[in-house]
Amino acid sequence: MLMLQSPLTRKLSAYVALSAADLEPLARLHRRRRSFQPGHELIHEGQANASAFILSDGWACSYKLLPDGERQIVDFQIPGDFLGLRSILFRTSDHSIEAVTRIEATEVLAPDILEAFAEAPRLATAVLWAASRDEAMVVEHLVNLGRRSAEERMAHFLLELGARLALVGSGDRTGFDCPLTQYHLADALGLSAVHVNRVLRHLREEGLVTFRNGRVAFDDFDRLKAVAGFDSGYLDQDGPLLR
Amino acid sequence: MLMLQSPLTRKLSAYVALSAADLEPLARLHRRRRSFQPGHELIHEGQANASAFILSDGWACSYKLLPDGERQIVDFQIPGDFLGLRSILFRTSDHSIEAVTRIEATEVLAPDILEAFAEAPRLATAVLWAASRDEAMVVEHLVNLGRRSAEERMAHFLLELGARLALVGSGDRTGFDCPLTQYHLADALGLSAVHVNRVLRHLREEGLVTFRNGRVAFDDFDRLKAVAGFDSGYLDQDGPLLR
DNA sequence: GGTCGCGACTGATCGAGAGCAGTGCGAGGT
DNA sequence: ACCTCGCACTGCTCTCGATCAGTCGCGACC
Repeated sequence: MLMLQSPLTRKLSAYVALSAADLEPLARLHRRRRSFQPGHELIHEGQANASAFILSDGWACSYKLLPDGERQIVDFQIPGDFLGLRSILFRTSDHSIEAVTRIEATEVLAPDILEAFAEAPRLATAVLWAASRDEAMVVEHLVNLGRRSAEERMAHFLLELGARLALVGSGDRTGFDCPLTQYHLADALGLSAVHVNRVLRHLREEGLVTFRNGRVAFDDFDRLKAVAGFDSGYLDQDGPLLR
Repeated sequence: MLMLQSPLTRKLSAYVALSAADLEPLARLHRRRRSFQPGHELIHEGQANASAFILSDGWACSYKLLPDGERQIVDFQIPGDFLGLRSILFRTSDHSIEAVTRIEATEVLAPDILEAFAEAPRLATAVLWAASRDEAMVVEHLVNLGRRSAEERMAHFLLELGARLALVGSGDRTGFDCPLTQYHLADALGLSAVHVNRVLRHLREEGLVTFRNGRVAFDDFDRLKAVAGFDSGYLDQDGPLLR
């Protein structure tokens, strides 16, 4: 069965063993393939009954805006990720999601997802279990913002992004292709764009990592990990816990 | 049925309609009532197969430690909260949890929970759905750390805590009882204890909020909300989405 | 070919919050 | 009665990162 090979079902089966019957409602979902330009806002904060999307190509980011216009990027999404789950779980969305690059995604309507969840509770359990893993990443990000210096934050952030991309086969310990601007980094790391630039320069001069022309190159992976205090344990996994 | 009235089942039924059959495995869980002294570490980062706890009285906090010994508190737990879910979902815990006050909690063993989840997938769905709401709080906290000044952070944090406590009936717009030390606030807000003290003094002098003798008093609730840019929308709820 | 706009990059200055080094005070222990 | 320990609180200095005010290079568009 083809479905079993998709990145999404592989992700879902990581923690919860899913039978064909559990996956069947997923296959029957009304889906609509769509593509969006960079900067397009797929979901905005406060929106009611927003659709969700399964990202098949390109990068997106979820963020929140503050009254004064500043924004905090909470997370980036890469191919295989599920966008906007929380906006389905809670009638209105507590965050916005926008396309970073041009993206290809499959739109799934909120009522359809809820119906599938009602029909196959094990599927719902699997989706939410996977969401908990994303929460672990958000928690890491929070620690990053609360307790690390600008340089440690940057190092940690780039390593984590690299580790996530390595899981889906687009990155290794030499580096990865990265479409983000320095403004994206600033909004994610709670820094000014100016300071992001200086930090990147310093990391480059130290021979740790080079961010240039859409590519992050780990010049000294091990020393970078030491600077960042990086430990990727929570990205490990080894077979479903719920059978 | 008594179970239906407990804070936990009320929380679980907020988003997913649960039948007696869904709740039955919960009732059959092997439980053990325990109490712990302030400062006791219930779960530590990296621990494998940790138990979970349902907090019935007192406050706890979840946190992560950095190599240099600093810590970042991710979240506080109040009566009715579930402790250590992520340590059950992923064999090993990515965070520590310790008692802030003396606490009363019911211990639930990991295999028992997984068994209950396997028997009643709708129960699992409900638990994880509730966990997603906690994630929304973590995201708010992240925005707090990334983009707000020390004063805004403090104001926002105290208001949010107040709103959560008001939901369980122990707090209103005049304030709430709060067993935290200024060190707890510092570790939660990514500030030094020294600066927490100054910020609290300033907020008091401005007539906004007074933190003293285990009590947070909102002296000017509306102005405080304005300072904090506070909006508690994501704490709202109105009937299960999954029936 | 000019210009418009975005993103990378830089220098100078300023300020929020850290770090250090204390004091004061109340609760518990002996 | 004294000591200790934890927490609240304060003044001083210094640093990290923000803010301001730019330049430069490049691709898109007329």
